[in-house]
Amino acid sequence: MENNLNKYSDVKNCPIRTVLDRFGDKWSVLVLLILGEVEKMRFNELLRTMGDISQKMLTVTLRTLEADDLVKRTIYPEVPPRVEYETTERGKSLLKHIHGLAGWAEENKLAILESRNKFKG
Amino acid sequence: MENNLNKYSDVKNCPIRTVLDRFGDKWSVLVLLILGEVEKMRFNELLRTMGDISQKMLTVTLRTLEADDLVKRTIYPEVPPRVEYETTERGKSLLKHIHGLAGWAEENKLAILESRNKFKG
DNA sequence: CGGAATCCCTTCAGATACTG
DNA sequence: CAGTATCTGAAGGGATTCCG
Repeated sequence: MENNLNKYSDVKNCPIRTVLDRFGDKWSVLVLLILGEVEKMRFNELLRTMGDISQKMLTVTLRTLEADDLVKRTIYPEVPPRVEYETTERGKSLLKHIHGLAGWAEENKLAILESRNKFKG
Repeated sequence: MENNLNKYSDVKNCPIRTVLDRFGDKWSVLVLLILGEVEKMRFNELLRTMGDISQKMLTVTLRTLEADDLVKRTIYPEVPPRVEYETTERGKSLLKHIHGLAGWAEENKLAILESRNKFKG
């Protein structure tokens, strides 16, 4: 029983610390969810869809997702330039689990906000 | 189709921003996973199991999880004091989805680290 | 034992200005 | 259009000390 816990104690190899921590930033999950609902989307479309993300953070977020091969970036050498983003197969496989989480978040949102308000610890 | 995206554009009501962002910190998911594998665990046990978390951050993390009613805290008025933590029903329902994510992270860890290394953007 | 309080450093993230 | 570069404030998180 204690053995199951070892993977979380092994700091250097823990999958949560090495993989999931990357999506624990402010924007990655949101970008993945949005790209999961469209075929492709351009940079400024994403910017407008999210509303409250800065240009810089969208760039950083997309580059990180691209590095992990969760999002694919395609540059069309036109004038003006056009760049489109879409999810990769790996990204789609991750999205299945994220949708589970997102659904849970929606279902439990009100109850959680209520608990949060009541809690005066 | 564009309608599906509205919930992500509605900054104030977006379930990702209001609920999931709380678990996007460095430790919450890990604490939940560990508590999900035992019945109860004491403060210092958690500290030792995780290995690289500070006392302060474990306290902060547990309080946040408690406020959202994902973890229950029980104080036994003994000397020396004993405090035990366990997952609530709501915490268990969240854990089902987190296990999906954790499994994905384990399965894809090596491939992702490889992608990350190859990426020189 | 299980914290709380303080200090301090690092990282995150926004604003602004500039570019191919 | 889709970025990059730089600056700066805010937040996250660690180390240390003290307490019931």
